[in-house]
Amino acid sequence: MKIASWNINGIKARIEGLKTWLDQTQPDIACLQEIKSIDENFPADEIEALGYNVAVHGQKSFNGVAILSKHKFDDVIPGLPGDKSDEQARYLEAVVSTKTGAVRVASIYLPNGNPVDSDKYPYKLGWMARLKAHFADVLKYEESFVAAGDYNVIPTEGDVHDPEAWEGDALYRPETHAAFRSIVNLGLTDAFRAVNPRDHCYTFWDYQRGAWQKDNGIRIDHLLLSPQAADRLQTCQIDRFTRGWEKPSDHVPIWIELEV
DNA sequence: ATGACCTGTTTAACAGGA
Repeated sequence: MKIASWNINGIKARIEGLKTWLDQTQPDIACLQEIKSIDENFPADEIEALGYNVAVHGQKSFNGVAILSKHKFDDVIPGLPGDKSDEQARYLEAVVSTKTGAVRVASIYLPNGNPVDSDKYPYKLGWMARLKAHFADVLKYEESFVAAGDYNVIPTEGDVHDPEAWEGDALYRPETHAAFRSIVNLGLTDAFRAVNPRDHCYTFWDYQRGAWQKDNGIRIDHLLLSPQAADRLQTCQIDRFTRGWEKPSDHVPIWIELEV
């Protein structure tokens, strides 16, 4: 069972690339972030025509997440619990049933947090605390759970081309690292790290300053796995090739294969 | 040249991104 995550940076700008990628790589489930669209404008018909069920948690102009699944949804839960005043669409969870049981999947767009001296950084840390609390609840189900998305966290110095350039950035600050570690230390597995010890494998390259051409990237898109999902992990790979396409997203897909 | 961004929206400059 193939489960992917991709920050597409705008569904309207990326629909053709998304359809090409779905057709070529055939994920069973694809978690999308930054769709930048309200639910009504999401091109569900075009994606359903490729054999997917579509769940959307959108927002006008910014943020927005979606889950595409070849399996039908048993449950769809929009929004991260813990703060009813939070209107940013950054979390969508769904349960699908397969021959080997239920799989719970989350599509996550964790706040960027820059600039760190604004209210955006405390919002990021607060959001991470809510995410941790929710993961702790979900882990009690003891089911295969895949928390996939753009975490806006560079986990270690091996996940960035130029660590010094990121000192003090919201993606790389000690407080960010501590919050991310405490989430992983609930008992989750960073799928890419579990199967690939190599450093300098990236999922994002800035549009500016020739970052892609110089391989000046960062690894910020992650799939965190419950123990039950980690037991089934067979591979985790990054679809770098989409970054070289016409009109690319600045992120590329990352995906896992779970043993059926 | 040692470098040059992209997306969405109140369609013209901005806000937001990472």
